[in-house]
Amino acid sequence: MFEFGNHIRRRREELRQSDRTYSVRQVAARVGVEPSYLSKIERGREAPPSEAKIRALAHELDEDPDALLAMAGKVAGDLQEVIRRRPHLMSQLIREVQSMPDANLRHLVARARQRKN
Amino acid sequence: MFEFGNHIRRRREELRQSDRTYSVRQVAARVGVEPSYLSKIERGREAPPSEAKIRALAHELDEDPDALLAMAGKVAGDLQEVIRRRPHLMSQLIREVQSMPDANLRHLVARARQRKN
DNA sequence: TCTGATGTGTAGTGTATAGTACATACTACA
DNA sequence: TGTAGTATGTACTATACACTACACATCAGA
Repeated sequence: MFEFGNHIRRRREELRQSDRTYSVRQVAARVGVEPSYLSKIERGREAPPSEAKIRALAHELDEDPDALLAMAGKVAGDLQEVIRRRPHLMSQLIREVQSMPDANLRHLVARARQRKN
Repeated sequence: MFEFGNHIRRRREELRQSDRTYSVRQVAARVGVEPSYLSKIERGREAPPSEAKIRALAHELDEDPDALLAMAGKVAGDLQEVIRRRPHLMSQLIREVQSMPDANLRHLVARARQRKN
């Protein structure tokens, strides 16, 4: 599962084509970690960082924080909080949609959004 | 946040009324931890145990594992897995239902169950 | 050519997590 | 009154998490 690091590295180098400031050192500085740490993460020699750093990385690389967190094997703290507030209902809902195809799930999200349910 | 320990203690002592085997020692043995550890947890001197032990405790005390995990500030691993598989859709869904009243949420769960969506 | 930026290696740190092991003190009851 | 069972206190431990600090080799550009 070094998916995370690989992805970060590819994305950073992609951005670097048009902007030289996307070096390990400078991205690390902007995200707030040591360059060697980011380097190790990108090469999978170190586990993904904390949620806060992953969010900073997502912002820096213009990526979806939730997707990045997922690659890191994590779930956003605010989502966990929503589940913990109503554990029974939320657990039911999540287990229920588990096997639902994307299209149907999208439909359900839309319905929830419209407060029709 | 010593909600968890308090709850466990009350529930255990409740069961103890009709069954003497619900002592700290014996429950700890059945759940697979040291009695002193369970004692500390119940009095909030120690943080809640791992998900596995919480599940064993839920089974032992005949309670909802998801509710107990929530009290412990945790979210079941299988639910996290569901979210990580489709981070974008699942995050949307969860944030969408966040402010939905229980009744509507129950309705949404029912709909999901019937695969009508 | 040399200088500044770059990536990476090695070592170490503080804190949290998830407990065990054993000693001690109380308490019910035979 | 002794003893079996019960709860709790104290001390430890091992592993993971989330990093920092700094040295070093390389490499591109002025």
